[in-house]
Amino acid sequence: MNIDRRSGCPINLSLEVFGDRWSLIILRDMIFGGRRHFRELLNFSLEGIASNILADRLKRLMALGLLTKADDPSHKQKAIYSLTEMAITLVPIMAQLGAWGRVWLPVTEELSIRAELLEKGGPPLWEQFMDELRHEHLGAPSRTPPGTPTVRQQLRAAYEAVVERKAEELRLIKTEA
Amino acid sequence: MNIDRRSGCPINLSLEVFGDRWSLIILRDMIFGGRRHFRELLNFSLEGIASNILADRLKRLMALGLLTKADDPSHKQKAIYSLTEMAITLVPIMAQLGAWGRVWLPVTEELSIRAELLEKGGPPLWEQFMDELRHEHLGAPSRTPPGTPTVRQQLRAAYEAVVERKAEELRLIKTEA
DNA sequence: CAATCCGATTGCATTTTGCAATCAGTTGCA
DNA sequence: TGCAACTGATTGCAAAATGCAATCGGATTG
Repeated sequence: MNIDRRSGCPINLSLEVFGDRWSLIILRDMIFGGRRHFRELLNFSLEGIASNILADRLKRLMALGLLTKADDPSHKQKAIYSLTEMAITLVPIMAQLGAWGRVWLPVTEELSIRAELLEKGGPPLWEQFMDELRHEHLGAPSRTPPGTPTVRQQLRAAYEAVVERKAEELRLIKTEA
Repeated sequence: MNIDRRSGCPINLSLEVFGDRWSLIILRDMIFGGRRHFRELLNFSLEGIASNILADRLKRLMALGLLTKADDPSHKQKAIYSLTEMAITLVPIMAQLGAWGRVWLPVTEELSIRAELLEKGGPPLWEQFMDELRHEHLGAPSRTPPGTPTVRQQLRAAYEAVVERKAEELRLIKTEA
């Protein structure tokens, strides 16, 4: 995962950022799953990332300017990862990727609820969601009127159940062994 | 490059299709550069793909349903590769990827002309371009009125000069050695 | 008939990945 | 106080993917 430049083409450079099997998965879990800690990303990843790869990618994404890291005041050893504006603006790409996958790939219905919501909401919904992310990760003022259901809430509801089930499975396997 | 499924999440499945360093580069050169032959992809790739990797990826993209291969009537040994509808609908993703890269990455101005055009044209332009691709690769009837400049022509003009320069460089290095 | 072009394939060194075990420091609870 | 559980990682090692150069047999061109 070296950061060399093969060419100055925008698509190529984008690929050099997340043209690997894990970077975008991590960003997906942070953006849509609300993960902020190492252990959350490790244990609640549907795809089961290895801890060394996760550590490496977090470091790399920080070097590239997509993430920042800060101490969690509640725990001296905890680190809290935040999305930068650079990462937040990946939302439209994620939405397109999800929409394409939903059409052409053997997606699980449960897991494509998020992609469906993003697709139906279109760019206005993406913008609202990005604002919410800016509020959570960059401390920007919230533009959502109080009482309004956030995009985040809508996105997570169904998904969390699946992820939780998966995490439970993994815990069982671990205790059996 | 095995085709296993880590999860049924649309974003994950999409990543398993082109979450590597080369698949999307090849598709980019076919979609925007009009490459149809092995040698074209090999010698006119800005990034310099190796022939074994190219062969492997073409095979893989065919297995995944993104490309088809046919004999070129003009030459018994030539194979002509075509985009499927599945690949053509990647245009919006490519456009988003290019737009994002243009904002956040150190793109070369020359090489970002394409991304800029796609961005300015927006979804209507993407649609027109996709129709042109369907015409060229799937034999669909052309919807573009005769005499109208195609998106393809606009996209290629500036880019080809850069690629040609690069190919010339490579030829020089080869003859020197 | 020789040089060149065609889509690949082979062999080999290097890099990346996946997996399990482990680390030292921190915290919660009895 | 003591100890288990949890924190973000790191290490060692085998397997897989990649990059590179050389090469293949057949087809075409001059």
